[in-house]
Amino acid sequence: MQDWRRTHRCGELRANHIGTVVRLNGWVNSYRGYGQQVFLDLRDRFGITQVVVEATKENPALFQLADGFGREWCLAVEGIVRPRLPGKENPDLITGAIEIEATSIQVLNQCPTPPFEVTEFPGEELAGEDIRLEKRYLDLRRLSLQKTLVLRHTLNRIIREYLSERDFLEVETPLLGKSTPEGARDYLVPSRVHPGSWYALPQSPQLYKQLLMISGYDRYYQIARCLRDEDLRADRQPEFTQLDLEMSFVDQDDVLTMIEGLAQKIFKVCRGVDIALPIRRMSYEEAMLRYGSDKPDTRFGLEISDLSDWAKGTDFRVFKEAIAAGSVVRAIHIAQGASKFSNTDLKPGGKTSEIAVNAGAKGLAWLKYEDNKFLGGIEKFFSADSQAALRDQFGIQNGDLLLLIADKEEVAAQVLGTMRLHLAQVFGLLQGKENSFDLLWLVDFPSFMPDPQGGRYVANHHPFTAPRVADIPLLESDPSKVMARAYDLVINGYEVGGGSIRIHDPAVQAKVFSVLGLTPEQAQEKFGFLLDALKHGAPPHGGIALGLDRWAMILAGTANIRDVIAFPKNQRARDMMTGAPTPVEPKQLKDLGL
RNA sequence: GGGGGCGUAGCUCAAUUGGUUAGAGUACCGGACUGUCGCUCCGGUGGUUGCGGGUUCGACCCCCGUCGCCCUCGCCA
Repeated sequence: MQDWRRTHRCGELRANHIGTVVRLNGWVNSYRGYGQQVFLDLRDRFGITQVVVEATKENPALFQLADGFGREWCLAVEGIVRPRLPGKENPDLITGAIEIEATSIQVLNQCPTPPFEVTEFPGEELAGEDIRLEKRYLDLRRLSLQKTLVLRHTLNRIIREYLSERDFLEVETPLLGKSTPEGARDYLVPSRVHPGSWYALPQSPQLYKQLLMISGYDRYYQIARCLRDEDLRADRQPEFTQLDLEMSFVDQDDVLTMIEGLAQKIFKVCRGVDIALPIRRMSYEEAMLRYGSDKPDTRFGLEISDLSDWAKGTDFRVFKEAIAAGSVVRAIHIAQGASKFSNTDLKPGGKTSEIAVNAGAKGLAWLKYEDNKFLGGIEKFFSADSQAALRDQFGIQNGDLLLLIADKEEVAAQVLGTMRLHLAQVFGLLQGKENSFDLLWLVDFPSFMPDPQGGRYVANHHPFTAPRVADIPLLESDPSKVMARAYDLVINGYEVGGGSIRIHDPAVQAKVFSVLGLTPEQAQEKFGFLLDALKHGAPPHGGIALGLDRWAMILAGTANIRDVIAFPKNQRARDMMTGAPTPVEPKQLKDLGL
């Protein structure tokens, strides 16, 4: 073969190419040796084409060569396109009408037997993730991973198109920045030029985009890598990608509307799904009450109800004392759920009870309703009237189950939120919902939460989030009542975006820092450049960041973030392929003064 | 750091709950086959049961330790 370079791609040839001499480059997807004849499926990113090598007297070497091929060898094949024998066409291949009668083959590279199969078959278990991450270059040859990378490309393309059409500017911001100890743990980079000093890799471009607004760039966006040195989860990597955007002279609705249009386009193009606009909005308070979560999965019911008023009037001491101490009693009603849980499961130490306890509950109370009466041990504390009231409130039928929690409001909400997700799994409520997407804006967040570490308050979103204008006086009198102009986007129980209108008044910013327990000196030291910039004619502005990895997960239908990242880290933040992080040469450390 | 699950052939999994030679499918190797397309058929190689220790007449199985992977709580303004 004079020139091994391809004339066509492996997904390209059709019946109208019959008779043409072509060259294909690709990998051996499968190999079927057959006596005097070999069938090869040659694969590239664009498709698969069948190659036939026949033993002939004129060219015995070619057949001998092909006889030794293995899977995943990289080949250049020259040959003539010919029709398949009548009735032997393969409708599963886009090139299935034809095949290549090989006249010459060059081995571009051999491949040892792969440690796992690159070809996927329906219903077949994938190899373990360890080995696939270690040989990620082979794993990425799999069709489903190819598809998710293409999906991410499409996602990025839609975003750039949509935002460019609306006068957004894509601006890059530094990776080497200033450490700000609030928020997540920073990844630090030592400075060689300034021994003892460190850059921090960005947790997000938050401050830079605000500065860009102050500079007058009005609409900004960036598909930005963000880094946080925190423990990993199925939907969390130490480095991840955000669509970061910011707009000037806008209020909350302007940002939400802009993102709604983008979300609609993304779902249409990536999934062919029409999202109805506007996206539903729910207050943080309502989400915590009804779903026990700030990222509720609203694709199924099992909503939480507050029974505090009812519990107050019962003779059950556990409930009465809880209410008297300012706690709440809340419950989930599970229609026809009684038979699914044995009393042993529900009793202290039982499987279901333990889930509640692990989520923070002191204990799980429960009531089954069978043979027209409540059972469960605690029913004896409830009068006939109380029982009737309970029955009426939920419309309880025989076979139903109630799970009740008495605890501080936050604990009760969180425990029942966890139970709710557990119940959804037990009852398979999400089966068949793979193609349903529930989008939800969470709004009306409190600006501050009490600091569990004993300080005064911590910011719910971040310290630059603007309070509701009417609440500004409360910054001094009662910060816990201040509501933020912040919003989160939730899809199917995943937090996929969050943002806020920012503070553009340096006086308000100073007050917020004060609520957070920062002295003016500390605020000046950490964020002096921002406070200073705010004084220089800062426009009202706000924005949002979308977690694109999670968007890709939802669009790809996977629960594993590693499935949508080309080269992900494992749960201990190690790159299984390169081995990073690794020790470095002493000289490197010496140069850095370490 | 805490809780849970897992670790057996290259890969996916079994092994009658402590019983004698650790099996199957697949992959791989050899052989047969000119229309296959997850080819088929015949034969074969392949195991420190993650690692170390202990209990026992006997350990893949039980105990202790350790390593690794996954899920999760804490953490993620």
